[in-house]
Amino acid sequence: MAEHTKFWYLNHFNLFEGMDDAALEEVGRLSSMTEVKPHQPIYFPDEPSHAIFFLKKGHVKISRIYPDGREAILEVVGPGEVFGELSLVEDEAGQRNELAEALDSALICALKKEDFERLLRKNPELSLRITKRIGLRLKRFEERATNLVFKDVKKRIAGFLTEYAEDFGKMKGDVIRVRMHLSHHEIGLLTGCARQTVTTFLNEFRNAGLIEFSREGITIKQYKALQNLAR
Amino acid sequence: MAEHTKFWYLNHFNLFEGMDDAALEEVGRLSSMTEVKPHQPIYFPDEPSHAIFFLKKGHVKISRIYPDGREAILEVVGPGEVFGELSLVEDEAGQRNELAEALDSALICALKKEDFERLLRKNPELSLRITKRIGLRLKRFEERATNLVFKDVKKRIAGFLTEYAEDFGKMKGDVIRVRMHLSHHEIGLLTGCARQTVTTFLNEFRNAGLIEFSREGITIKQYKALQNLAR
DNA sequence: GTGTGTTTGTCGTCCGGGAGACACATTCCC
DNA sequence: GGGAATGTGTCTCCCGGACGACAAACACAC
Repeated sequence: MAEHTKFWYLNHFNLFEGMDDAALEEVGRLSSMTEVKPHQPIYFPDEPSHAIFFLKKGHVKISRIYPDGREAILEVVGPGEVFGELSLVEDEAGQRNELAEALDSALICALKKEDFERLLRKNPELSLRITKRIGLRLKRFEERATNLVFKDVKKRIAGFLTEYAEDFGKMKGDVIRVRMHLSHHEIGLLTGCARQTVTTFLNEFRNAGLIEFSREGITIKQYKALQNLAR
Repeated sequence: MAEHTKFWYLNHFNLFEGMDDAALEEVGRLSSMTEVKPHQPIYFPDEPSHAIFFLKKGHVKISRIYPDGREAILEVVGPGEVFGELSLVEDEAGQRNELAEALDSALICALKKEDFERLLRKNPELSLRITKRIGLRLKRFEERATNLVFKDVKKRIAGFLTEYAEDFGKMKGDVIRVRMHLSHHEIGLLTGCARQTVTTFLNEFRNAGLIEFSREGITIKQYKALQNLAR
């Protein structure tokens, strides 16, 4: 929880805050803004990765495609967040092995890898921020991996709901409302279970009075209770 | 594979190479060297994290302990690698939620978080290197998480063997020999399966002529074949 | 040596949840 | 509008692998 708010904070914190005007102007000059429609891919798995992206508006899902065609969703990125930063790590002709795709209408801002890297070298503060961001991401994935080992599907789905609400939801009185950009099938790809299982547990939660949902979104009625189910 | 050699390279590459003498001397002055005996913990889950570590010699396992006492091993760190870098990410009184424990006799070098952070600010090149390192780690965990979803236990164990050999093994003629610091139980904690299952599959691989093993270590006789089993 | 704890090998049992099948609801698009 | 594609709800069947039990092998102490 404290974890989360920090994550949220860091991610919504403007990465470039406190940089001097000249540098900021440089960022503006070097980056390009693009509008992306729902379901439109931003980059493909086999594409050489030479840019990192800032998401101004909308939501983007990052996933991996397996040789046999199966897909696993790594994460859903929301407004204010950076993605594709791993291009920094790839070698020259580095292939991403990830797919990024807009979930709704998104506004993204791309910055060439070399330009960004140059910026980092000149600006230690920015560099440190990026490092912390990637570190936070790493922590999340360590968590993901251990959850897959320790928790059964019910706990994982409950956990997904609370996290998603925390990241993208809005408090409305004493409930949290979240627009849901993912189908049950996709929630399965994200939590590591079958589509039918997602449906079943969501209905179980609904019947227990914990949540309410339609195709548009989910309302979390008993956040605490759901959170407890997730451990 | 290309992935791995790069990882290996980056990790054995001296982090401080190319830094000027004054800075290097500072690192030497600020860091403290400690000898750690087998099974001795280096840090505990609830300990506030204010240092990062460089492993000069030996092997260290990093794991998470769950409230109910179960353990999941996140990774095994070998000589030349950095660990605990996530202390950079924690907030002031940040608790690690990880446990680090020496697997054999290890020599570690600790650097206070604040000192290291100061070093990073002064040294963009070092900063970039740390970022790449954490990024590489992140990639590994994305891989881990997706593997847990996609692959069955047999594939995961085969994958563990090839990775472990790649990281810590030595070529001896046409086979690879690795000292094994982990019991079957621990391999289970690392690959997300029960101890008995590890035993069973290791024996299956042995019977198939792919590997040979004793308590001391494992000999990979058919690396390629094992690698194929892992996909 | 002999006892004590730990690791390994091999059973048999049982269950979470994957996957197919199919009806129904919804949204998209001509 | 109507037809197609896509998403949801529910059952049933079945398998991978967890887990307990127990014996054998080994490690370490005294």
